[in-house]
Amino acid sequence: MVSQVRRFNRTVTQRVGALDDEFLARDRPLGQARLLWEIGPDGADVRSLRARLDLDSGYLSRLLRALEAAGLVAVDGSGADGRVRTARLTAAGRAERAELDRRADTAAESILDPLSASQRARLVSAMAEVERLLMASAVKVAVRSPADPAARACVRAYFDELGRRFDHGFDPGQSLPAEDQEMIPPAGLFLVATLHSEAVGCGGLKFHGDGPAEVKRMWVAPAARGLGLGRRLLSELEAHAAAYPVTALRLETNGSLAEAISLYRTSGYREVDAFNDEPYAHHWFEKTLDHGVA
Amino acid sequence: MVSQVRRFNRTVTQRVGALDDEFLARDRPLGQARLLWEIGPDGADVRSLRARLDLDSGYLSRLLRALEAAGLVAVDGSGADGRVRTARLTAAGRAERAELDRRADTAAESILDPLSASQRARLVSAMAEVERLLMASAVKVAVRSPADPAARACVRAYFDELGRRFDHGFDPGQSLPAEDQEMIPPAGLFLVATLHSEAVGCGGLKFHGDGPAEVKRMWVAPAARGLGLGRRLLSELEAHAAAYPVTALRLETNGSLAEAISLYRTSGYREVDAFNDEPYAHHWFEKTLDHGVA
DNA sequence: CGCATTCTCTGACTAAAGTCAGAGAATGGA
DNA sequence: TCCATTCTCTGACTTTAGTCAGAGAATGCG
Repeated sequence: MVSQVRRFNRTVTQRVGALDDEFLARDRPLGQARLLWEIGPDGADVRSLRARLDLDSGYLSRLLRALEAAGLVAVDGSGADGRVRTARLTAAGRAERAELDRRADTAAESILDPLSASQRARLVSAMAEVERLLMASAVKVAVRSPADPAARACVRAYFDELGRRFDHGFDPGQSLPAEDQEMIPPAGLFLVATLHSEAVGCGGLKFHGDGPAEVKRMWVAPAARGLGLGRRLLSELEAHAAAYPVTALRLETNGSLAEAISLYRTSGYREVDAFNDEPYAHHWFEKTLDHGVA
Repeated sequence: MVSQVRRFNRTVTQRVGALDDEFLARDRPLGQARLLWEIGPDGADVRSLRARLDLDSGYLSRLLRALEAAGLVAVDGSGADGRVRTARLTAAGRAERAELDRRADTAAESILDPLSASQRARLVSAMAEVERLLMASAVKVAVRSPADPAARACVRAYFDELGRRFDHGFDPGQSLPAEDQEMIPPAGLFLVATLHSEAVGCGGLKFHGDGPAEVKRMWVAPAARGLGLGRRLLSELEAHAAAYPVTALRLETNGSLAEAISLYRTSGYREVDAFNDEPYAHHWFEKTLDHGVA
């Protein structure tokens, strides 16, 4: 499998990467072209450009000066924060970017062009599959404090979604609580999944001595669904739990969360009688962990 | 479709390209690392390195000097041609290359690692599909003289293959001839397919006034089979024929060439009575061209 | 043999990419 | 209000990458 992946890497970076760069670079240095592209039609903060392109601040500043001198970009300090400056495309800059756009289209067409209709369809669908799975593989899962901004953002999004999906809304105050300190080791733990340093999912665990631990706050961002991330979070929670004297995991869920219920069933959880009085729950699940051999 | 391809290009060059370069570059410039890799365990002529990496001769020489200074490479002039020099890895160079190899493995593993077994299988198969189709799309087909070295190589390989596959061998002298001048415009034409400037297929056409033209020398290199290249060559021959006062294409083939026969049938050729006395032919096909609207 | 060509190399460049230190303005929290 | 921090910018570098011209040895062909 590794050798397959390596072959792919070689072939694709050669064919696609070279083509892409060649078309992106008109007569302008690649760095400038990339920046021009990244600024986009609505402009962008210098700060966010630096983060997105991962450039040295001095270098970025110089690239902006070059684009300014070419009359393609205007940088102004308008905004709430007086330190942050915003780069915007001028009319000439927009025209230039449109040209880059056309070139990227041409590059893509030059790949499709020699193929038959059925080959094109197969290529595009295989590309979509590769892209999705590469995205899935780029997701990082790490233990973080529930107080971490990314974790907070996840829980907030999770509650919002419950509010929209439950028949009569969702009020966190009515639900059984899971306090921060209950999901910080050794009392428990909290996992956050990120894609390009943006939070796209979470899941928590509350330990109860050597009794069953509770799975809480399992959530995956809509944009990241279909990547198997829910299953991955769940299995990483189980893997972490294995380091504790825990023999089983428990969780409860609402009847309107069909994907979640199906995830639990296919992950080895079996439905059990209610083990708590969570008012929003319709189903209770439990899975026995075996700490035995792999 | 174009936008799909562009998304793929972006995602893949980011994820794969960056990863690859980062791992390939240890502390050494990327150019040197690539060269070290390309020299390979058995050494390589400077001349072929220049062709493969498409480098300026001065630049390549300088890179070799740098690798020599680092004790990784030895360049010596041993060989039949006293002008050509050969670069070989020293023990240290081999060790360094092995390290690069390990790193490329690690890079590939880091892509597979976060995925489940079924996701990995899907990724690898989708990668193989993308790679194959990109290869198909990288094939260039062009009209060339039958006397062109690439064309000669194709015809030679074609005859060799017929010799191996026909029940009683193949002797070009016994077969109906197709002379060079018969496949040079306007008498006819000859197409050569190349992949990375290596010949991988061919096909010729002999015109007979406004009577049916003959398809000759249809061949695809074993390494390039399954890319739909035969069908592409055939349809490009038909497209070229459309510029001539030709109403039909004809061809004959041997019963042992099953793929070819199936290609002709599925490309709209129907079997007809023998229209010549080619001794090696078992089947004769004809397709009526319509010069009408697309 | 003579001569054009091929091959590799060095010297002398340029342009692009990227790094590092620090200055100056603005912000935010104690 | 003070002080650490953030953000952008300039100046002063280095390293890579790549180009171009031409020299010198070897080869191949007529």
